[in-house]
Amino acid sequence: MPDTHDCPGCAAPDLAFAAHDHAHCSHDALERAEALTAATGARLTPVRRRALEILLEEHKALGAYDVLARLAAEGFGNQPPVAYRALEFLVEQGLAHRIQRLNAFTACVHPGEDHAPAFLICRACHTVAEAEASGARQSLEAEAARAGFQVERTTIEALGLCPNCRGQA
Amino acid sequence: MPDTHDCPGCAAPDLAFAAHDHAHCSHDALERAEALTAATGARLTPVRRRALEILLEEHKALGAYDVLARLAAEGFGNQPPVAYRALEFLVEQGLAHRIQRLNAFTACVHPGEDHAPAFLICRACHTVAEAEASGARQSLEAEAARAGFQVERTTIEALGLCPNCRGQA
DNA sequence: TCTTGACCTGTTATGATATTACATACATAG
DNA sequence: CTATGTATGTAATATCATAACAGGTCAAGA
Ligand SMILES: [Zn+2]
Ligand SMILES: [Zn+2]
Ligand SMILES: [Zn+2]
Ligand SMILES: [Zn+2]
Repeated sequence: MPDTHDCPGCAAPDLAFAAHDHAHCSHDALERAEALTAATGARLTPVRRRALEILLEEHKALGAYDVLARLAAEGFGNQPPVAYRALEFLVEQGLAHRIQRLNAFTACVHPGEDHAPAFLICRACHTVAEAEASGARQSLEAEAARAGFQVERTTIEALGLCPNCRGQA
Repeated sequence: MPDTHDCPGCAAPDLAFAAHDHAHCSHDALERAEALTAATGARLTPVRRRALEILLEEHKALGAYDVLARLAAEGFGNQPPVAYRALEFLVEQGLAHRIQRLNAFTACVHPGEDHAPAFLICRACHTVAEAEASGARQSLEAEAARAGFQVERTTIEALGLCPNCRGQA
């Protein structure tokens, strides 16, 4: 691993909406994915790796069938399970997230960091930013606890306008 | 409106998981729905009203096709748009909510109260409770604001075990 | 070496969720 | 009563997701 990961591009918060070196951003995420899977013994096979690369191309969410079309065009299988299985693997490994509101998937920008993600979805440019939801998650858990409810998984998403698209309205 | 709405059954928080007079609970919600729609001029037609009654039967989320089957059995149309349109109306009027995680709909238990709902979804008994999400929502908006993102709609849902089902595990 | 078993990939088929487009009915304002 | 907007009904289609099974790869263990 040549990159010791101490570069300015990675430090910026809320990367997705800000101008940033996305080539670095995505390359870095891929490298971390390789390191992580190597460490846990999970197998980042060619389809899975390629699916992740596709998700990493942009800070958007892609539907399973979008990913499938891309994979099929590159010689992988062209039936839905091919995409769903690769995406399921990525989600399980914490390398991608499912965006419930869009029935779609987006690459994780903090792989391996054990974070509570919230997603900010721009309804104009469809950019999806991964924000920190630990505060919201704590509030939600506190409220759930009052009802005796034990939280296992949370979905925290916001739909609205990103800073770039706000300016144009 | 005979009911002046000052009864113990309604005051309890987190109704869905607690034992409560659900006949009252649902009857009350329906009455409020009528008052609200009358006040705004929205038309709570027979299909729409019936769809709401169906959602109110239990504190669960029903898929559009479940609602459709019920409606069709009672003489309403049996094509998907019949259900989707009625549900869309209810959601627009704040009489029902969509549960993104389940691709399903649940009746609002606080119609007309302008609240920020979070949903607690039991993975065992499939009960869906509507909790207060104002804290979580504020955290989320604060985080979004740091990124310059303007929140318009939020999805805040938790999947886990309700107090009743926890006891049995 | 051969076999076994775990896992991955691929395919067919089907199921589940949701929308578009168009036709008909029905209210109410003019 | 007639025009207009709104609501309902239907057919057709689009989109999202899974079940079930077949074949391939690879490494552990007989
Ligand atoms: Zn980037
Ligand atoms: Zn935008
Ligand atoms: Zn109730
Ligand atoms: Zn339960």
